[in-house]
Amino acid sequence: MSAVRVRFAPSPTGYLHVGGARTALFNWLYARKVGGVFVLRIEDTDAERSSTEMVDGILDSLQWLGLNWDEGPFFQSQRKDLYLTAARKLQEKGFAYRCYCHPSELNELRLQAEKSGKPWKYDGRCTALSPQDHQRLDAEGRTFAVRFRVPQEGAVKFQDIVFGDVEFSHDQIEDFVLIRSDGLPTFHLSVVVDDIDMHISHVIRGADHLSNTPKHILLFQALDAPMPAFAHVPLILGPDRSRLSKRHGATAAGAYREMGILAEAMRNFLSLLGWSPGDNRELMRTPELIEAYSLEGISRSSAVFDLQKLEWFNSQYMQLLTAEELEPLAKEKFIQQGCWNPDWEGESRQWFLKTLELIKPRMRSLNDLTGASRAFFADDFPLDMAAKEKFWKDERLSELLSQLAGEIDGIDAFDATTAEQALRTFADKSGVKAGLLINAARVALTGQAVAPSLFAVMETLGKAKTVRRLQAAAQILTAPAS
RNA sequence: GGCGCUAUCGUCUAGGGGUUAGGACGUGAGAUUCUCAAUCUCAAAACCCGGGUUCGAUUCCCGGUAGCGCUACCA
Repeated sequence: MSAVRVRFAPSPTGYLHVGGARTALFNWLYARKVGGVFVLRIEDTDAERSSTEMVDGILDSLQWLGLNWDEGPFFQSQRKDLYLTAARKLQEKGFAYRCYCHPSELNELRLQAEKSGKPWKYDGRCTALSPQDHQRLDAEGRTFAVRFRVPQEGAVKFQDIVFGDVEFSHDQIEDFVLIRSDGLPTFHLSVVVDDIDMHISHVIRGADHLSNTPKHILLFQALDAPMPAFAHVPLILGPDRSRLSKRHGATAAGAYREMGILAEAMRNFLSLLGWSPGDNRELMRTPELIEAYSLEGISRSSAVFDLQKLEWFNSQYMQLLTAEELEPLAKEKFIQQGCWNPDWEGESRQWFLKTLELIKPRMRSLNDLTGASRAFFADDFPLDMAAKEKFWKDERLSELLSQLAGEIDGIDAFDATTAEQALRTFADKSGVKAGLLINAARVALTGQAVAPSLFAVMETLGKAKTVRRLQAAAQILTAPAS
């Protein structure tokens, strides 16, 4: 049995951020690589800012990304007793003490210190309070927080799997709060208690927690628990190298789903943000990613989120997936856009799959289905102005397209081959280049300048639609410019 | 301010005491012709600065600078 147990522990104070998604992915990849267990834990100890809607959103995004968890989700809000018990134990053993200072007065002190440029740290003024003092203050109705007693001398040293040897002097760490005066545990206590309780072997989390790690280590020691290994993952930045935020664009993992990004492309792209297999491989499908994954390959410097590269990965995956693999994703997208036709999974399924196959090479995202490729699935498709400008310039086109429609209509065994024959023969007869007709017809049939081979388009659309759209285009061209 | 971490093409990165410093995205040019946002080819593009160590640093050490993180009774 493998002893590796990792966890992803988001706090439901917002949607799943791409940084969080990447952290979840790294945990998941590692668990899958070594046959470990991936635990999901919701850190909702901040009751004020947490909500069940956010929990649902996070779970949904995780599921979309395919990052299935083996245990959980566990909710810290339901495990309060565990933390309280630990805090009591810590106090009994002298590792923690009651602090009756009021947050606002402490805040005042801190502000003052900041103003005078002095470093601020809680001075441990309540350390020396006796049980008698406690009784007296309790009688006065004062509330207290529980603080951890950080040793005066020495330092915390640990070895981070990605950052190597790290050392923090004790005097840099203040006596941090374990239990707030409202009786609720803080993040520091609950993470450590849970990581112990859930037998977490590797803590893989964002590098923003590197500076918190010494506090956690102190707690592990005080609680007499085995120490997990730590691997801190560098942060993801926006294009201006500041922490990725809304002003850089979409930060919610779910937003990429909306954009038509495939989950597997997202996984591949995210995996390479702060990790490398050590060779030149980049395009790696998920099984290969798992196979190649290692904590040692994580880099130490933060990475800029590059949307263009994500889009490139996505276009690659669009090609990699078969029409059958695409089918359910396409259905979801069509339904979402309100233009799903149930026939496509019934009598027209073969046509649907074939058409998917046809348009796939030019698709960069699932959204192209209802965007650039809309004309394949609906009759109300927009006419791209640039396409019109480019290929509908020739004055003869109105007449030519109308005649071409007639030629096409006259074909008995209509398919790509016979359509091509008809068009080329007609071009010769009319003394125009086939390209002129082909390009103009493409715009007529799809509304786009870019589309698959015209004759394949004709075949997929069928004779009737082809003729109808050719005639409609001729009409538009005849009508005075509007 | 204090503490910590980081620093290779615009971006993601490989590499490492002696290399033409490799790959990918993006960019530019060409090929292809039935369009290209497909495909192929080619090109431009990087070791933050200053000291040391060394025969030799981009690589090791120190300092600087910059960026980021932490510095809460947020997580």
